[in-house]
Amino acid sequence: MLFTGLEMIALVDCNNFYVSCERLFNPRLESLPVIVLSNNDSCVVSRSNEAKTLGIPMGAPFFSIEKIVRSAEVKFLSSNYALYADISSRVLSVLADFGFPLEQYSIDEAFMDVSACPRKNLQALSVDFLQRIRQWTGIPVSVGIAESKTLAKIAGSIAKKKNTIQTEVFEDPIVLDEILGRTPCSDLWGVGARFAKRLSAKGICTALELRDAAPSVLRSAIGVQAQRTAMELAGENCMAMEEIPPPRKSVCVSRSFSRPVSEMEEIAEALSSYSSGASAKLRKDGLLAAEISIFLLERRINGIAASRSLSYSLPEATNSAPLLISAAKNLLEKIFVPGISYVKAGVILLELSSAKNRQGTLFGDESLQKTEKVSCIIDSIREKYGKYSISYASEGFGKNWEMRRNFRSPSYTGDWNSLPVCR
DNA sequence: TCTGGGGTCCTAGGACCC
DNA sequence: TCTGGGGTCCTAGGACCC
Repeated sequence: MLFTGLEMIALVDCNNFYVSCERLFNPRLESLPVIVLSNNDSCVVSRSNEAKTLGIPMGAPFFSIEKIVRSAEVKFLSSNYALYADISSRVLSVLADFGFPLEQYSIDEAFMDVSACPRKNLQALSVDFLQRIRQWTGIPVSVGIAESKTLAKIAGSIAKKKNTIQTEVFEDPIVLDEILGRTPCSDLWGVGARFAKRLSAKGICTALELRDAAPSVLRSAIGVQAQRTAMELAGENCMAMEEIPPPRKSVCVSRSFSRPVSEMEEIAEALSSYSSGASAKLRKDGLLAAEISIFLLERRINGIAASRSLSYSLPEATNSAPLLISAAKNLLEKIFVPGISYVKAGVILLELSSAKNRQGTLFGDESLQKTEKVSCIIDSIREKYGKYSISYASEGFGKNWEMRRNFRSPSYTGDWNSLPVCR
């Protein structure tokens, strides 16, 4: 057997990604406290370092930090996902150029298998990643390199705290033990608040204690996930690189309303709009759905939000917008209760299969294929003339339930009309 | 008063079968 | 009235991620 040596995994993580994207096209935001808000301008989803220093927590509802925002003149923006997705793909293509097996993990993070790089060159490689991305895209990143994804995540978070070049390569086992000894379990990738609590009940508080705990105890007391994390901490890679993303199993489009909604007609408009959007995702990925599910979320009472949902198995798998819209509306009529205020609704498409090898039914419906074609034509009109150039009537016209995005920056790179202008 | 959106995986328990 | 053991599949809910 050929001995290939230990694997080495790099994590490249964009710093304060959404804020960094905004700063690319609005340099006046540089060195100011800046935050980006989630949909409906509700929660903080990205913070500049200056905003972090002010003590603005990740995920904080906007109203809870309004005082700080006002007194420190924090700049706030609605999220502009079209822009972030575009910048993300640029960062990814720079990384792909390096030629290592690459897995995009999220919009702002990627793993790379850098085992092929000689150990002594890893430090220089990590600096190359960082500098080339900065130079070619303008986005600041931090880089962590270690023997597993979980360790690379820790290395990345250490890199991020550095003032100079933000890279960290785990090489020396003694140093690593020391680092794991001061890393609380709750900081680990894959360990949330609940698991951390259960671990601490077993006397396991640090990453070092988790790594050295008995596997059988971990498995029975917490679960397979904890055991896997412990192995990863020991340098054993048990989370395979996924260069080709596995086929998705569901498609979901859901939104909170700008205000509580209690009229069925308005919810029907929203669900039509979400169904249309979800079906467009299917077509983009060449998929069909055989099941549709809708859900409605009621307003919170004493912190608890009741929800109702219903699903329906379609007679034939499809990505036809009109058909999915009418299915969603039928479901709505069955679960809608008058007199209740709803704050959010959503459509989930399930039982997905490839459109290429579709399974026809004995009495296949020709009109189904026709409406699928119409949907494709509408996609291309939207592609050419913009997202709002054409809609289904059932989506409504006023759309005054639609979420707030009052502070959104222009699309910049996604639309010819909003390209920045030089003067 | 006001708390995002889109995913995946794991587990326990119930239904069902022979 | 007495009522096994072992297996699969499905589903809902929980937990996690960014």
